[in-house]
Amino acid sequence: MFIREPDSAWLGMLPPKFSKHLLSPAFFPRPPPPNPPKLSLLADRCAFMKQLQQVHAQMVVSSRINDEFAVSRLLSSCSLSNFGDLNYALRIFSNIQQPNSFMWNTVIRAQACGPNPHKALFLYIRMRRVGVVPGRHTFPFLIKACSNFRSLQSCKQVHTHVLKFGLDLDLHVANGLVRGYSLSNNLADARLLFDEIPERNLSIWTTMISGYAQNLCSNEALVLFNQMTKEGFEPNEATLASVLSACARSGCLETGERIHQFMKKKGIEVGVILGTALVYMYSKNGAITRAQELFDSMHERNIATWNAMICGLAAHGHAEDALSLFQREKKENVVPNDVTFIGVLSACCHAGLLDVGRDIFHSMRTVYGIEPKIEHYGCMVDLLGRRGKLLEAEELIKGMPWKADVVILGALLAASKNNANTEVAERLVKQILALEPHNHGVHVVLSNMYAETGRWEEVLRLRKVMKVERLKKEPGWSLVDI
DNA sequence: CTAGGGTTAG
Repeated sequence: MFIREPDSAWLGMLPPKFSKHLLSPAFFPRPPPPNPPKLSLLADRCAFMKQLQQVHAQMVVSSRINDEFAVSRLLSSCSLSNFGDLNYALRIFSNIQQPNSFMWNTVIRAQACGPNPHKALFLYIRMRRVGVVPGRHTFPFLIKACSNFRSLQSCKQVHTHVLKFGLDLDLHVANGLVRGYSLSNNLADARLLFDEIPERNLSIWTTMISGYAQNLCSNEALVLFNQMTKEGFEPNEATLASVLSACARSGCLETGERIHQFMKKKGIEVGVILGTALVYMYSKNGAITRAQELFDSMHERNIATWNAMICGLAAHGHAEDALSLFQREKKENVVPNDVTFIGVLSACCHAGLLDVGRDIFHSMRTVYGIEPKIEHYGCMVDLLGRRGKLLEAEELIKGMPWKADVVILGALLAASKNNANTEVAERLVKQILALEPHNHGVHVVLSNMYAETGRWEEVLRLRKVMKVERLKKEPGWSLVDI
């Protein structure tokens, strides 16, 4: 029988390590059988939970379930892949006699990114009870868990453990801590930590910059970005997205444009996230045409992209455009979220579109199943107040599921001043003073309203109240002074 | 065999 020599085309189809053997005469007559896939690596190749369950079953049958490596792979596939099942992974985990630190880290990571991040902390406590020592792969996820439920206290507690195990200079751990502190509204501590890191990398710079940007400290974000480039770091996509957001909110169109140029020069691809950041930056800065062009040229858009465009249009008084974009969004089957409605309602507010706004506000709950937040109520109160519907606005506030805050009451107070309605204003002032007894501003507003209608005796009464309030703040005040 | 940073309101 004639056996054809392997030609280059045939060799090219095989992995390189086989081609070497095939050329040697000992292997020549028969190509080697393909390696049977290793059970332990099979878990990585699964694309469905069902397949993972089969692998699990095979492992039980062949008693590979005692193989630490194989179980680790199975565990991490079950808990971390996007088709995975956290509860299944936790069941596997609870059946492992003595999980090693890798396994603990894996389930902690899965819980931290899941719907109940606080459970990651419970896992950590159990891990410590059985005496497993946490490592530099444990803390980043533990801190992520804390920042996912915005708990400053647990951040601090985990921080003490980081110090105890001497991991505070590990860059991943330090990065996590900076992020954790800035997400739990503690920028000062985040910055303190950031400054103490002797050798910072790009990720840590980015974390700190985005911390400022997300907490609406745009100027600090831009200052830090300048400092970063001075120290010779080149920004990547994550950095640029945060910086663009800071440019958008602080009105730095020039810096934003420079960054756009930089992206073009470096050939950085404008994906959804950077595209959205750019649309927001241009639209917030009034360059509506450029924003619109960019928006239309994007290949992929998500809800944030639509929101950025709608809110930008609304902020610049293009109410009709914002509303028609909202209609287009519906036609393209993009599901709006709570931010979308803030944009749409504020557009109605700017244009004074009372009926449209009312309809949209009611449709939030009835059509989209989105429970209005206090910000949405705020838009509606603004809109009603602007059109002189003070009593309806008052009713709306009374019907809120939460107690009214000073912001929303203040907005209606301003509206009642514009409508010269002292009756409503008096009621509102009473409510605001119940919340903030030392709020002088409302006395001033009310007294000005009385003055406009010539009710001088009321003005004098309020001035007396204000004087008492002022004196109360001084040490050793007495009624004799009045 | 594991890890970090990103977009939308105010």
